[in-house]
Amino acid sequence: MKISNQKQHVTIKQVASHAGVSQMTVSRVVNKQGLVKEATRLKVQKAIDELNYRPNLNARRLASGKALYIGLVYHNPSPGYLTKILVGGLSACRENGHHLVLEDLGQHMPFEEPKKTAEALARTGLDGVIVTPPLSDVREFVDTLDHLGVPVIRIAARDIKTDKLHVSMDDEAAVTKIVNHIISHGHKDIAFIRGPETHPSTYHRFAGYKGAMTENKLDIVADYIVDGDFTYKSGLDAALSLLNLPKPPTAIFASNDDMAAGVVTAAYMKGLTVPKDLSVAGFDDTEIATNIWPQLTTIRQPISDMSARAVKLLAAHIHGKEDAKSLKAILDFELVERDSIGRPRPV
Amino acid sequence: MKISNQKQHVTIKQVASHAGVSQMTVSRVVNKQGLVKEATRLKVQKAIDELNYRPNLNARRLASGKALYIGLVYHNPSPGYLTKILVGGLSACRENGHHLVLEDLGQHMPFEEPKKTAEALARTGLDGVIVTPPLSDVREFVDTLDHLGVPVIRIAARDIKTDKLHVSMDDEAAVTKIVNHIISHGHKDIAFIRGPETHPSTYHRFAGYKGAMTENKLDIVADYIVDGDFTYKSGLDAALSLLNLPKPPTAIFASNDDMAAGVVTAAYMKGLTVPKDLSVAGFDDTEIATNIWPQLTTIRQPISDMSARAVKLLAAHIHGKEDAKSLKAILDFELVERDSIGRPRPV
DNA sequence: TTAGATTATGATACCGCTAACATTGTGAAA
DNA sequence: TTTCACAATGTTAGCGGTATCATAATCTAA
Repeated sequence: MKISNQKQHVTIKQVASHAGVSQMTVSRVVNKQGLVKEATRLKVQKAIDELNYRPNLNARRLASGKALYIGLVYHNPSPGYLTKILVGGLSACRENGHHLVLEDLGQHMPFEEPKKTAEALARTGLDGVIVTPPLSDVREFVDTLDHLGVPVIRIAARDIKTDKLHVSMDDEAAVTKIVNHIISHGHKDIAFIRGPETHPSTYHRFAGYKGAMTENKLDIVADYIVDGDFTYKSGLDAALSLLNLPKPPTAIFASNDDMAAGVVTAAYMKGLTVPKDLSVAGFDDTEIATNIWPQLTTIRQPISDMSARAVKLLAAHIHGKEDAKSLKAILDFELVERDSIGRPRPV
Repeated sequence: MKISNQKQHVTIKQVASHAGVSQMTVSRVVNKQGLVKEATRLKVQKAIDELNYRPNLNARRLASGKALYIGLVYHNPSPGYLTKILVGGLSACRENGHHLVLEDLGQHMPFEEPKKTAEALARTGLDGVIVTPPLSDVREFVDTLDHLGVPVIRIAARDIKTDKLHVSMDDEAAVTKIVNHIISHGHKDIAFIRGPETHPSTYHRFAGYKGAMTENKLDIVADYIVDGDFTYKSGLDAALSLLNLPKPPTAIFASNDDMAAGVVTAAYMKGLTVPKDLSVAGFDDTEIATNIWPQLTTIRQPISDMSARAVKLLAAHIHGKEDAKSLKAILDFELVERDSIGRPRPV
């Protein structure tokens, strides 16, 4: 019952002697560098498996001198979003031996004092910084970091300067897809609840809605476009105003799941059933999408993948390996069909 | 604009020569080991400040041989909870040079095959494991890990074996406090929505409720105790059944915030206003507590602190420094007063 | 004073791994 | 065959710290 692994269980040296090769050969196998004959590779792999060897990341990074301290900057994210960002960023960091340093700017005022905030951040001596929305579109914040020589990668920003590192998803295409999905159920009167002005995605998502409507030759009714701010409450209020219209919509797309959840509650309040009397769609596939009833049809963003990719891109850039093509990554989304969309009531 | 810090900015060696002492002396100063004359300490500190030296954690941990791989095991946590766990655990790991390895058991069946799951986990060769609820009360899972010689620390488990590592909060006292708070507003008919049977906290929270009621000489009405499963939907359903009672309660305490949010929606559906017609209280202070309207009065759990403490305790234990007294940590909670509790309507 | 204990500092050997270069093996062309 | 280019493997020297023990400085008590 005593703990034996004070030091590392198994080192590369043991694997090497077990397999009858040198440390370097083992290292090559572990790092998949090629340049190893298949036969020896198998022999080494066998030794690795038998001894249950796992490389010591500290040693690895110390030796290769590539251990990075990567800051992850966020500001009032929804917890579901942050969790996914963390999970992805963390695993990429672990894999590559970097350290993720969380920088919660919730207390600061990045919107009001972007420059000051950025300077304070730069002073912490991070090797690079990942900026999540909505900060990714606070221009002065990002630019200041840049001028101070801090490598920056942004996630899901709106204005994509092509010469800057960036990871995103095609919000516009995603919304087009889900609105088309709604239309395919026979809806024509489809309302749209926007996100907050400050948020980078708001613009793209709205464009996606307009695109789908136009494509299907449906009118874009001004009354059907209302503002929200990504909170449950704003979704509830927006939906209430929509449902009180002389001719209320038969389907409502909300720019995120929290607001969509508010829409569902508003429907209840008006005595309507979802999806029989009203169809609802959200965006993000956060936890609330499956926690409410009915479960929301929504768009799943590859959030974990985004942050993982951000770590890798940033690291590659810092180490000077950037290819022109890898400056930007655009990842795939997924339409998740659940129970909040049905056919409209026949009139 | 070129990145210069390919390698470490400043090393201990540079600080040493800058201060005119040996590396070891610098190391001692950095690690606050005492055994350094005040004069030299100041001299070294000055050099450290001037050069803006920050020790390289990889090197430090490699040398001291204390880098731990700590698994964080979770199973379908709410994202708000997981985020907080991660933030706390991560910062403690960084501080101490450990690695946090996320182990999502959502895909496995820890409840049905606890032993198998534990064995698979043990095979990964982690140095220690932090087990979060509800896994922390899957006895066979934890015990198997233990028998396999994997150091384990549990968070918020129900059955606290005193000889095992553990971090928790006093759920019972917390619920007693918030129910007392409700009572202090003049309520007598207070309902309680339980959590799922499998969840460790369920038992303690219910005990807290009973305690507060008894203490204030209020009846515990069987009809006022209903089951939930921590989801929004279950809270909504539970509240509906409560509000349809011949004599509905004037206040409802839900064992977590998600269910409390469902209660609020149920109130809307019945045409009631919170907190004018119905008072509601939640538990956890997750994001949803502030995202709905009105914002929930709830209990804030020190979740981040718990996971940070878990990392430290576990590390100390693995390194064999456990004091009897530090086997267990019980952290403080906080009553967060917001807008969901008011005085009951005069009859 | 001075031996002996005690405190402060230094020298050195690693920690486990990889970079860089050296060496050996192998097959195709001469 | 022999030669040469290239593939496969090995050797060596650190990466930036800390542990350990040696040494130097200082203090205490006789």
